[in-house]
Amino acid sequence: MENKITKILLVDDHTLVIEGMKALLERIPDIQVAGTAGNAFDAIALLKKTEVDVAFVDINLPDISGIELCSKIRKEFPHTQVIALSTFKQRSYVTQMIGNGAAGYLVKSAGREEIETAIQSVLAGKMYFSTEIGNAPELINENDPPTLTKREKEIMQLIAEGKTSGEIASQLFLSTYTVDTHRKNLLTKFEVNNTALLITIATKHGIV
Amino acid sequence: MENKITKILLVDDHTLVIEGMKALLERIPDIQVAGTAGNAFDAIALLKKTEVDVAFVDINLPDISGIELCSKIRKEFPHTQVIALSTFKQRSYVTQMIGNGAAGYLVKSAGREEIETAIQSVLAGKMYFSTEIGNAPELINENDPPTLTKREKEIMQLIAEGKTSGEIASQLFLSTYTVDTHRKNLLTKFEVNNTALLITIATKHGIV
DNA sequence: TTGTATATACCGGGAAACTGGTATTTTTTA
DNA sequence: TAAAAAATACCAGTTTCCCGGTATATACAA
Repeated sequence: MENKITKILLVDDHTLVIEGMKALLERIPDIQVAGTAGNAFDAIALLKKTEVDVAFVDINLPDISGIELCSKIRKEFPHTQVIALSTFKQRSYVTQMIGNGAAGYLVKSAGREEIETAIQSVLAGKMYFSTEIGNAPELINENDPPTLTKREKEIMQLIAEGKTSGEIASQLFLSTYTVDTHRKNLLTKFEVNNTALLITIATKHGIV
Repeated sequence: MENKITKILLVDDHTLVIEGMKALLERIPDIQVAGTAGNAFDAIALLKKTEVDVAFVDINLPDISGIELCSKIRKEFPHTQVIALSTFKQRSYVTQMIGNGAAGYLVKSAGREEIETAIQSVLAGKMYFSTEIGNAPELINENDPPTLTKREKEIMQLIAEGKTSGEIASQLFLSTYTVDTHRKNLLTKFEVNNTALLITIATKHGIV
């Protein structure tokens, strides 16, 4: 194998995590942190300038979700492998990230050896996932989060903010009936029968 | 001032954060990481063995909360200064930590300079708090994530799973009235007026 | 251009949740 | 041990949500 230097991009809104990762990675030979970003927008900008081999992407980012960023990276910069970073151990996240082209998934409670193994794995074309995943008792359905329309996302957001159908209707200049229809469709799409579970699932998938 | 070495204890359940902090701190002169712990129990055990000058304590720990740990440390090891670590920027946390004897509060999005400043401040007998606190545009209410009782947590969990009051009552061998009372108290504690917002906040705080 | 998806709107009945009370027992803590 | 906190239970009135329908206009894609 060539002795090429592996370029890393770190995307996380917590500087501490960035700095920590950086300090850790710099100890590993043939690894270079090519850039860091605190949000998805900066990350994309950096990728346009620099060629990156592996991007560590936090799932919770301030602008768009890490899941969406992952999908964007895979489409626009297919050379770059993505490893998801998260504090959570939920399977649903993992499946979502795989669906969006991630090559690996690391929980933040992972040790340094794991990080090395992860990088080596994805560079070798293999997928890597934290061993810890799966032991956590998963409450909710393992299913794919359904694709929502613009309006549905909008209404979902307002429901999550505690607005009633009437309030949402006024805010969006709609009939309460229309809002209710959208709610009905949301419940159907998520295969649930009340708002509580709807929001639980939506938040776990980062929709709201 | 003497050239004494400052001994640090790191308490966080995320190994990544621990390793990161360690790597960062070791670059600073006269600083030594005397120990690390993934939970409050181990932290106390370590403190009994080693004398520690500054303890960085994550607010979210697996066994007891960092806030409680902080209070314990201040009582049992008054020499040790505590700096709270958190991902959240809520003021309520800060006030709680002060009330429990913390000398500083750092958000994890703090940079390395801030960490240095924080350590120097608390060693000099001053308090240090992240400047970022409070400015963050937080979507939903900035308020306290209230402390819940065992039963309340239990019921919150079941609500999040989409169970109705009646279903929860059967499952826990309670009267529906009782469950409704708990729901009422949950809504009051979180200062919201429907389940939707209740769950949004609870999930964002990792309660469910 | 002819479906398919999206967004809009309406109706009625029933279920669940929310509001504002009161009140007793048990457990925990000062 | 006395006071505070937590858990239990009840009631009635109101609002909101949920369910099963139907229906129309528009936009986008095969």
